[in-house]
Amino acid sequence: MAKQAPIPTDSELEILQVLWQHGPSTVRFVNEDLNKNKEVGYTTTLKIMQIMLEKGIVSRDAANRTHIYKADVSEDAAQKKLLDRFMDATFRGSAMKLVAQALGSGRTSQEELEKIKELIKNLEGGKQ
Amino acid sequence: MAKQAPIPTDSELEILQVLWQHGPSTVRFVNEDLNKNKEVGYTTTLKIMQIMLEKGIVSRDAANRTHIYKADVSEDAAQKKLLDRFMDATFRGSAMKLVAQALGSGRTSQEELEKIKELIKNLEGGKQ
DNA sequence: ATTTACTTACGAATAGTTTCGTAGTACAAA
DNA sequence: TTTGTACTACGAAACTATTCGTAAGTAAAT
Repeated sequence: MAKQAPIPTDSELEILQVLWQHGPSTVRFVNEDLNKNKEVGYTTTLKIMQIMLEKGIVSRDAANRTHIYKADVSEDAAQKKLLDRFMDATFRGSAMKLVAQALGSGRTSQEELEKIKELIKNLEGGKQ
Repeated sequence: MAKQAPIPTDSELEILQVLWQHGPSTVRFVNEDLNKNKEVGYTTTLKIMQIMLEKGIVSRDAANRTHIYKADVSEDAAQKKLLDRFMDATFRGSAMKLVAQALGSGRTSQEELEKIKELIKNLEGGKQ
């Protein structure tokens, strides 16, 4: 049985976001995308992606000189893992409190609230 | 103007949870509470609480030999900060996606869903 | 008074993450 | 061919967080 991919660190998560958003990418591309937000050296990005490869978080196509990396964990699965850990550590496991804070910060639009209501309706439907 | 309390690390957050739940406490008490979940040495807990003191995350009453520590940041404020950072890093800032994952994990009870519906109703009321 | 237990303070070891410099190689341009 | 550019590999430094051992002081118990 294959070893379970570990939870990504902060830098690793930033890289995963790029791969999730844009699909399989070169180190160059990932690095340039990261640099839109903050300055990161090319070899820094490369190194972290190599570490992620060792950890089994990404895989790569090394057929050509310029390797193509892709995420080996799905966005949803990774987010769920991270969320569980975060919810336990920060909200002692209470989804209710977390949601309340998330919605209560005033940053949620009317439209988003509608979608969430829809979501709840579906959840309830599934249970009954 | 007083310097802003920094975001707590994981170990610091565990200690804050104890202080938030039980109010001002001794190192001994905090350490024993932590030990319900995992083994931590007494001086480890002490050290981290001393660091938190330096950082301004907690303050203490040192009138007696056994000091009493208390959280200097409110639970809500700290949770909000942590949540904002987490939401940005993990869900690219989308409250919607975060809430969907939180509710969709199947761990949310019918009762909690009701409370959340109530919460949304209040939010909508406030906006209109 | 001496011993025992408990407390704080603090230095240092350890471990993990992040960063980057340097070297070596491949490829393309001149 | 020579030069310049881009890429990978890798070691090591820098930083941060965590852990704990040890010393020193205080207070209570014998």
